[in-house]
Amino acid sequence: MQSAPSTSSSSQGIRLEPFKVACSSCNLRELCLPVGMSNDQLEQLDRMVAKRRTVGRGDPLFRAGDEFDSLYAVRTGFFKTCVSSEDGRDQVTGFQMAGELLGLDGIGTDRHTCDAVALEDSQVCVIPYHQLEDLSREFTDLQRQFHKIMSREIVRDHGVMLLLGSMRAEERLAAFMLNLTQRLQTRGFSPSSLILRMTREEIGSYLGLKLETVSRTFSKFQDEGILEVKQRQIRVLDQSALQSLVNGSGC
Amino acid sequence: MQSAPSTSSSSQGIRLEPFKVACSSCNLRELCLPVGMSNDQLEQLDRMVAKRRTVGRGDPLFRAGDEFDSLYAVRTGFFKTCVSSEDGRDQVTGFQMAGELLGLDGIGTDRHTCDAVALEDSQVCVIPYHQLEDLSREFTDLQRQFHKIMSREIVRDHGVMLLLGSMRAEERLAAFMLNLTQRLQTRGFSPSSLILRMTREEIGSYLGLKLETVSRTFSKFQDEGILEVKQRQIRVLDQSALQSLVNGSGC
DNA sequence: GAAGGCTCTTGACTTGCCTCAAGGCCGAGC
DNA sequence: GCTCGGCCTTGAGGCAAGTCAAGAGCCTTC
Repeated sequence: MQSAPSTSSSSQGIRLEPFKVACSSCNLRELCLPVGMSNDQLEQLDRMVAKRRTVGRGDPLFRAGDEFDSLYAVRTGFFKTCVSSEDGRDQVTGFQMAGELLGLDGIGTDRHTCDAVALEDSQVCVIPYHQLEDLSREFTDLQRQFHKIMSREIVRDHGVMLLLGSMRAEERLAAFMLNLTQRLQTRGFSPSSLILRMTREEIGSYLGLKLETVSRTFSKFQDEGILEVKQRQIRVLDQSALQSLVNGSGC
Repeated sequence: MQSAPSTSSSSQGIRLEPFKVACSSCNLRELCLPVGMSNDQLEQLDRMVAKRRTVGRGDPLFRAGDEFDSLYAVRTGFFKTCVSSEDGRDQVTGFQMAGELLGLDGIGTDRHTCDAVALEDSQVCVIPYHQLEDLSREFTDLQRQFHKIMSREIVRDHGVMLLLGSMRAEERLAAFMLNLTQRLQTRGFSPSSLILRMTREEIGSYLGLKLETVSRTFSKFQDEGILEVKQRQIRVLDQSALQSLVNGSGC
């Protein structure tokens, strides 16, 4: 439980610094919870999302079994979520970047059911869940946006099931890389050059593969001129080849 | 689009027949959306959930791409949901039985993203989504229950990812059978004797296996005295063996 | 700047599941 | 009652990915 970082400006109306922490002036507001909200709704949201939390690389934001009382919106940094079975097997269920919500798993049982771990030094906005409930009874737009976010998470999970249930290793990794670059592009980064924040093992866990298979597949893509791979520094040379692998025309 | 079945009693207050369709007198209300709601809240819910729809075996309740405007609660029968990729691969993402909700995938984009198909003649309650939004702004309990249902769907999906990403065929089928029997037991059926509503191929799609592997694994469980398998008629002889397979102590 | 520890790569071998194929079971329809 | 078609079972052989192992790259830290 770290305290709010020094960059936290007042969330109660002062609007002077170049990068505010208030939702109303956050550069992620078109990706995050405030999508489609009016100015006075944003003010209310600002009051609710008053706390920030920094999480160091490798540290958990929350763990399975922890009591649930807040959702978290990633402001900066990068997270993974993973579930584990009783016997210690575990599975990365997602990677979250700026503007994405963490903690939805906790609503159902009032306890978190997965771990969320920072893969680099990160900062999140704390969204007290009961206040979100209250506010979304007042504001239709907030309610609607929140429901959309949950629904999209379900749809995303279905996509991962399709990947895990029916794709071969190359197709899985291609789909993964495309998804990553698309999300980075949405956030204003280059779609063709990126640095992986996760290990081969974490990618493998997410994709249902062993780390050696991930590594070999990266090497294969490099040999074929689809990617340039230098450890975690990746350059996408042939996006359409990735796309056609995912679409199955790769065989 | 079938019309409401003849069993549909008035949902506006008449309470005479042995099995009402109103939420307030539905025998599924402890499993379904109305969990934890008071009597006057139930009355409002009854007004909202005024329509039923019957879906014949093999027929779709909705298809990917269809416009989304309602959720559906399974009253009787059994459904599967499946997603498909552009190239025609498809993946069963779930099997739904009485009291479970269908259509949550559509909220995010106002279109359904998966197919829902009845595996036997079935009946669903139609829940107009905009009315549900309206009502859940009025009633905290409804709002909370709805959010819990969505969250649990996310958690369930994570469990399936764990299964698909890290379990072997036997473990997958064991987990599937345990899940099925537990849900049937919750609904008052025997946990040790059941009839499968889906083909081996559908089970395989859900579990990321080919139908032959599902069949072989059923046969193996039968040889080992864990199950008795006669086509779709299954008897669970050794539940704890299934449990220990899932927990990994099977090796 | 050397040591140590992750992380990643690559090779050789193994294996669990897939593929292909043949045949049996069972309900529907004539 | 027989035939047909969908579903299920079983066997044989192949292959994609896993396992095991060795070593290289890179970062941290003292």
